[in-house]
Amino acid sequence: MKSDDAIMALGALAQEDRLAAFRLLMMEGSQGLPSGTIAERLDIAPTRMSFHLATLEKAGLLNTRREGRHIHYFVDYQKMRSLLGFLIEDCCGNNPAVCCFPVGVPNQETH
Amino acid sequence: MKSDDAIMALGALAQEDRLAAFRLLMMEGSQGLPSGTIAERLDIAPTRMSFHLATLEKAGLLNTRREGRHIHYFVDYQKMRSLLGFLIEDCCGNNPAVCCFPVGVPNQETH
DNA sequence: TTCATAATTCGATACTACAAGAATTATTGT
DNA sequence: ACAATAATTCTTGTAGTATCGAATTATGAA
Repeated sequence: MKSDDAIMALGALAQEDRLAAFRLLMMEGSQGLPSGTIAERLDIAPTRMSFHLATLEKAGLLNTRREGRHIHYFVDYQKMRSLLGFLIEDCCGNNPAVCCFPVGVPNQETH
Repeated sequence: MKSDDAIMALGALAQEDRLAAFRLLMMEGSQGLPSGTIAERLDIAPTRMSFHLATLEKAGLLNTRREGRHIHYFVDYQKMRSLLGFLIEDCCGNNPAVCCFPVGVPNQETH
């Protein structure tokens, strides 16, 4: 993860509707949800939801998969791991006795 | 951590100079660094650095401690843990068999 | 008190992002 | 091909945020 990628991702998350949508998708796992369903659950206008999901996708945090007439949006967990890893990189000079993030980011195997 | 706090924190981090300053302070631990030193190391105008650090502080990510004529900025690690915890909350419906973030956030004891 | 250093605040200007609704594209079923 | 549904793109107006340099406040030392 480079600085520019992290800035894009953080900027994408720094908005009420997008943050809510992203957190919802985090809970849904790799199956994801279509734009319309997310808009309905969060009570956001469909046209706005499209825009916000596109922003998250351009930032690399989401991917899409078409299923029939629905487009499923789902979290790119690897990207998310990279982002968190970037933020806590070399935390406290890598001194495990002092640091609350000594491990990097967990569980590379599952996603 | 509430949504509004997370938005403030994410928005504060979504800027090149602020992200660089924050990552530098993450590495420094709880001693922190004064504004001038950070500005010098990152080659940022002092007036800009003040503005950016104030933004990070208002977002709750940094705290300050005056030492003589220097003001040391240092990471609020508890806030940072809350932020990351908020982002990965209930990830994958808390199914550890599938999820890459099954643990929440590590090491509450150190900071 | 007076000077030098550290840091912040305050203009003005430019840029980027947001919101709302109308119009457009894409896919499925008849 | 035609209608219906899902989703995106476009347009316009508005609001927030970044930048730069100058001026201001606060601290420590002579």
